[in-house]
Amino acid sequence: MTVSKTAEKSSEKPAETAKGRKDASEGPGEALQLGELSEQLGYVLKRAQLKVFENFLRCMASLQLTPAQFSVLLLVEKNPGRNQTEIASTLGILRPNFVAMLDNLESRDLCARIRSTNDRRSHILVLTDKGKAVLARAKKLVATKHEARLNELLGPSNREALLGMLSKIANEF
Amino acid sequence: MTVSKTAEKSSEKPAETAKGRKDASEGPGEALQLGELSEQLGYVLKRAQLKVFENFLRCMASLQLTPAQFSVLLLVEKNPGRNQTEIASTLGILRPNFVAMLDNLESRDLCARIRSTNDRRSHILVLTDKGKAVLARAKKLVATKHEARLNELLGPSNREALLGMLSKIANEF
DNA sequence: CGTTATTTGATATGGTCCATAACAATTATC
DNA sequence: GATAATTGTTATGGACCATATCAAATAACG
Repeated sequence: MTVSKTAEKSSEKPAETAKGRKDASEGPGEALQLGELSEQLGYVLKRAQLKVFENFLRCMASLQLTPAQFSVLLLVEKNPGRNQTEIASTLGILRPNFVAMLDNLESRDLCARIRSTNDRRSHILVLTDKGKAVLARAKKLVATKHEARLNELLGPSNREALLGMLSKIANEF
Repeated sequence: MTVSKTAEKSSEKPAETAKGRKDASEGPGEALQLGELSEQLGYVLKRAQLKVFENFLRCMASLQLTPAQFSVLLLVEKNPGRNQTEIASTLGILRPNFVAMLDNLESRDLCARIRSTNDRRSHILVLTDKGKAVLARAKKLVATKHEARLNELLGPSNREALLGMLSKIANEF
């Protein structure tokens, strides 16, 4: 084909069943047809993920915690005494990229690196008292504002089903 | 608290119910407890999305199409005669970032920009013959390798339920 | 008509996230 | 004790995302 470089006065094809889409009568712009896109798992998944993260950030605005930072605090709380490599790798964060992240959390006095006496190469990660307090407040915000929103949108049983399917995909795809 | 800057010979706390996790007997490293993380919507959603994209790229390796590029081709095919702004915005892509993307697709002769005669500012987007052919092959690959994987993992009815819930989240969260 | 405002594609630029290579200090291996 | 491996770190580059700005074209409006 190679397509002629100039359109012939608007009519590549009368557009399916006519209606004269883009000639004279232009309403509010006319929404595009998503078509098969709305059935693509990756597409819908990505859009949902963006919306969820966006909502998460709004809920956490007062605490200034990103999803990634929240996950670090949760994991450190649940697994005290672990070093950077262990925490980072289970979160899928590469060690080099984890450094700046910890610098941030540590500068805000939310967690601390402690040089291990077993292996003086590694830094053991611990939540500070402030970190524990902030995490506790974060959990409440997430529960009451964020996850609650999901419940009222899908219902508890659907919510559970969704989480289950996503976990399955995350682990077995 | 402010945490003493050196750990006292490995024992921030005996770790829940003992078992002497990190002292002497170290097996394969001992997996960390995800805890509440595995119930966090955002966390599971993000991980699932990464896995799905990763799988998509593998399936499309022969055609060298990313999820974003595939979505552009799909949308242009379904909505011929639209300009860059329209295609980009419905995909959530900002106009400046869409330029390089189109440069790429156009350089590979998959789509073409046609200066509109109605409005000589805008470029109308069209798939080339090669673009249509590649998209057709891409659709088959996605259907047989990618989405099929999802079906055998969840079953058709669960797949439909998942897509529905994700769409709801993407649109109403 | 002409002047101003808006739109479209494009460039430049900066930020964030992700990935790789390399390094010093420390520990493990042999 | 010499060599290899590990830990945290730095440097760096790529991919993606966001904003400001621009020239060309069009729209709006006096």
